[in-house]
Amino acid sequence: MNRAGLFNFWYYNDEEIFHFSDGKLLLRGSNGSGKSVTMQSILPVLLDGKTSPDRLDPFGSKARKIEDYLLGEKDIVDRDERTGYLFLEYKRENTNQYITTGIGLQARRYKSLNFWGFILTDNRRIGKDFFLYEYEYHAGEKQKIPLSRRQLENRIGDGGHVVTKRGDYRNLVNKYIFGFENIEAYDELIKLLIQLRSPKLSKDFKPTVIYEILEASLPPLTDEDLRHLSDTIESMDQTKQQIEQLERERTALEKIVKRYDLYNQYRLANTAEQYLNTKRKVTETEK
DNA sequence: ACCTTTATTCCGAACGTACC
DNA sequence: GGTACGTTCGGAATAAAGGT
Repeated sequence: MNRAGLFNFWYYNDEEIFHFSDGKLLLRGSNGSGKSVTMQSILPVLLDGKTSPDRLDPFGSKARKIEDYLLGEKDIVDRDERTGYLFLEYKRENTNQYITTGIGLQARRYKSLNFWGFILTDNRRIGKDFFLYEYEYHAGEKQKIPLSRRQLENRIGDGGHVVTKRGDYRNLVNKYIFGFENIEAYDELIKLLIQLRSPKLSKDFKPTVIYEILEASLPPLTDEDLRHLSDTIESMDQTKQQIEQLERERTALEKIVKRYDLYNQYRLANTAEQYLNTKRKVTETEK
């Protein structure tokens, strides 16, 4: 995770972008300053698009619906319609590859919530070369108007996807970010994240239960993965056998070389002796 | 101006919770 | 552990709105 952002959501009336450092984000502030709300609006909502109240709140209460974060609390009527965006940008380590996933939400008072999810896959980045709003001049003032779903779709074009169903959004995130073979494994991961963030963790979960959750959240190995592994092991076996064979051949060759050296030395000495003898005979004959 | 998209409504399914 | 209940979600159908 590289950046997370909120636009026109809750108390964020403008674009607010949080930069992660090395995949980590530290939020610091006094009680009630909004650390939890900011966090719970990003995770796990942006992983699977589910916005039900018990998913938002780490304590599992159903006090606030996602609409309340857009429109304000029930008794405070300050607006009747609001469109907001949440997004999360991922960066591939040591590259300049970016993928952004996000959701748009339109809330209207006494009406149901409209949801759409999107993903940017063509390396465009929100706040740099992609924007979730357009400018409108209102009484001489420049105002940021959040894009409607249709407008967002047109701006994304071929550089990504826009979906209207939460399930489709979840599938997109899994496909482009996590890559679990089946969606059930991805669901397990999110379930794990939610259970691990529960403040009642130590009270409600025995270690054996934690073990089961962790085990269930692991993606099962595919035949493809296993084939790579067995191929590698097989070739390792083959290479080892080749090395042993080569070593046997080398000791054999060394033996031959040793004998051949001796033989060559003998031949050399012999030839040298013959040469000397012949030379001596030549000298004697000349005398 | 046309055609596509969006909004609305309804209903069944699924999920989570409370209670026994 | 089972049941009842309430809430939310998703799909279908249709009317209305909006973009090209």
